[in-house]
Amino acid sequence: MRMSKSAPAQRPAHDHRRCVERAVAAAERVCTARQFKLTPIRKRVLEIVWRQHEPIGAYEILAELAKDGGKPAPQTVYRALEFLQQAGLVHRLDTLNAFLGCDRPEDTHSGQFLVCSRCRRVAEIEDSVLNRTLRERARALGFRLDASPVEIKAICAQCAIPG
Amino acid sequence: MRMSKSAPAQRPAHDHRRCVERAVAAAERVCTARQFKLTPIRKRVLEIVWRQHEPIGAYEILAELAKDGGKPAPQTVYRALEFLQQAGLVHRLDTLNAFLGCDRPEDTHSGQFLVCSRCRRVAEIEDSVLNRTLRERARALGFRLDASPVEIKAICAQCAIPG
DNA sequence: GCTTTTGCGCTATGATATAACGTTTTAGGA
DNA sequence: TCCTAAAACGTTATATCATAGCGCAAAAGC
Repeated sequence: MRMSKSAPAQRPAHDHRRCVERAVAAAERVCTARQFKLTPIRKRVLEIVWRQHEPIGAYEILAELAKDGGKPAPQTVYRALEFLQQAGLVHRLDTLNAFLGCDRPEDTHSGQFLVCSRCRRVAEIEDSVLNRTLRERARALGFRLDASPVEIKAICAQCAIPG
Repeated sequence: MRMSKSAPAQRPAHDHRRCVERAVAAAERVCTARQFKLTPIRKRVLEIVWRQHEPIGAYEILAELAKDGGKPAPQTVYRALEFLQQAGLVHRLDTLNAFLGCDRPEDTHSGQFLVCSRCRRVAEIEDSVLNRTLRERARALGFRLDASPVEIKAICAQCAIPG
């Protein structure tokens, strides 16, 4: 029986300065409106998440934070991430044990993400019908959806190419 | 800002001897048919997973295995689980870092599971339309679904009751 | 200004998962 | 049957991800 393992992803870096700016601005709006406190650390973590603009692990964030000079502990990152999640500013992807900035923090949507099992690439499905169907099916079983994204493991086009 | 934490689940134990028997029989059929080797350890792990008949963590399985007398290492469990997953006999739920026996190992379906964020209760959605929709949406973005279950975080009826 | 809550630094530890290597078992061909 | 290669497994060590618990400081509410 064949038991192949997956390979890690490697993609070219990319300057997401604009994304960071936009995300931080949105975060400030959201936090002001809802009286959440976007402290310097939280803002910094959000920036790091968006600068990456790909799923990023807590300890990667920690490493980035450390470059600022301090000696932050995991707690620092996890606390900031907990806040950001609850404020709807970042999503946690359980599949990858990683975090991703939320595009539209203003509306409480629960997106669907395709996650490549091989390279960890992520794509978001934007489909209101799918969303509604999920909500209805959940409802029929007595469940109420929350804002967590639905993760769908799949193989992406690049990885599907034999090799 | 309110930041509430989730509470663990607690449900009455339940004798799943029948489920175990059925699951093991199915596993033996599948493995015979596809020439997979259902070794004693693998079978034992499958039994433990089914005896629980709820998502069970790798280290819980390890503890159960240890009761048999040996001193198994995590590897033992993870290797067995890897086999069982690839054989389609158990699912891994990333949301819970836990494993669950697959009801219908004979057909390669990718089920959808509702997972309660509060109590970890799990319910399976059986919906071919949903399944097809997911597959199509994935396809449109160049992704091909694999056999991994889709996990949908939600709040179950019991946990939704205020209190 | 006092109290309560919230945020955060810090140390430690828990929980989950894998690497690496050697030995044993199994399957299948010479 | 014996040999060989692959697969399964034991064992030790370590990597990775996440939380507990405590004390201090800053901020919010009275």
